[in-house]
Amino acid sequence: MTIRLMLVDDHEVVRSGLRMLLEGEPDVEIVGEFGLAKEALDSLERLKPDVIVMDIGLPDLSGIDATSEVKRLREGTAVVALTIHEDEEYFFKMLDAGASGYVPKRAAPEELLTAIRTAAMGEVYLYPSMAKLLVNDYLTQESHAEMGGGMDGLTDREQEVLAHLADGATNLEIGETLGISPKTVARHRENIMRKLGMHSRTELVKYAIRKGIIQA
Amino acid sequence: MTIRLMLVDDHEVVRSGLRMLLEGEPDVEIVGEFGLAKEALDSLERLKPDVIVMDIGLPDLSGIDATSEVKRLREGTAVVALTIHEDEEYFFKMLDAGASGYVPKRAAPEELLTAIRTAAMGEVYLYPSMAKLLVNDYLTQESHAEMGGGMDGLTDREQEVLAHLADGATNLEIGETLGISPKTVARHRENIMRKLGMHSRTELVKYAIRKGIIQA
DNA sequence: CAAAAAATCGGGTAGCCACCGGATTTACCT
DNA sequence: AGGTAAATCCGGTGGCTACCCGATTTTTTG
Repeated sequence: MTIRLMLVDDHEVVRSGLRMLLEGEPDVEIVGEFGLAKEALDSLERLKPDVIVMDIGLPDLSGIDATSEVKRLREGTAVVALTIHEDEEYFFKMLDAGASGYVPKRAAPEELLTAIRTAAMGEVYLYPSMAKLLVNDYLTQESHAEMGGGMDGLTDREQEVLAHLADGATNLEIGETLGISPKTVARHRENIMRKLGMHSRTELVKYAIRKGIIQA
Repeated sequence: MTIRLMLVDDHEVVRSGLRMLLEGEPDVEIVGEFGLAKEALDSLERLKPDVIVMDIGLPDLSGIDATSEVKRLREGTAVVALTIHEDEEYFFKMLDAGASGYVPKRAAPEELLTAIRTAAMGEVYLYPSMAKLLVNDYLTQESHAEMGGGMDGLTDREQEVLAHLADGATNLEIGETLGISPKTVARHRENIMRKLGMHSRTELVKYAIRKGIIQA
């Protein structure tokens, strides 16, 4: 199965370079080339690309916004960012937009090929310097840190109640969801608070987030 | 500059395979091979490796704990995980331990070489399926989402009230702290909730955490 | 099996919350 | 000077919270 590829970059030089690079590959077929994001988006349905190599600095629409649009219009289409930018900001924004790969233009041509093939398989290719940024972000985030384990003796039911509680539900709503009386929910909450030494919903929310029970 | 490499894997077959693979590379020098984590750790100071290729399933100490030890003893030493495990758990634990690379044993030999060279440069190499896990984690985390700047039009005073509010203080307590009437605090809270489209303290707490106003 | 823990339900109370109304002072911008 | 926005204060209401008491049934555990 050949990979249907679309190129989006406003520099003719870059596009022709990519064409040269990719034409020798039997598993890659270039189905379209565009210098403007809008033209590319308009041709999405017609060309049905598997992978799009996307520049970030485009004249009409940023590659970031264009990527968001691509993922909205054709979720299955993978986007690989090919750009001169190597700073956190653009990288994370492209990830948020849904990119499956991020390759600086200074990278070796083979890296881009790898990224394209990886993206086509539904995986993610990150250039090492970018991978480092993401790992650093992960480590500073550390909401993972030693969570899970000690739940300070909360029972299964209490944890369940706590999750809804911290999510913002009232006793009544939780009771309806779990099929129990709101009075029982209140009872569980009292036990939870006593066990954890807390005295308000606010504290419970923060506890639940720390423990990874709910997401902020 | 050649890369000083240490191999830690309890399978002799794996080690000899790696030796064969790496001996042809002029920029890589194998300075030590070990089947036990403790032996490797004991030789750290003596061999001063730049990069360690580390298995996870070791007889004496897990590769995860061993990696933590390596980073504690010689921070500059990069660790590349080479393992059969491709599940989230081990991957994230290795990242937490300080690994600079993660390569499944099923990967092509060149991938390991790339990972070693990448790690030696202080960057991070992640195998595509692993990169995907990390990106997914990043996206579900999304505490990054447009935070910082836009406070959705909250005034200084409102942000101040919000901070105490989300910290668990009652209207009365906040009023005393700020030297204003509890009724005024309630008023500010109402305005905050209206502006943010929220309806409970619980939601405010989560908002405040997302925005970095308070710490979970 | 018996004891302990968990899960369930109920009643009651004081106080706070969420939301409504209106109002004043200050400050800033045009 | 006039308007707009922020910050302050006040009164009231219904609902929910946080905490107290006690009780039954089911499950777990020794």
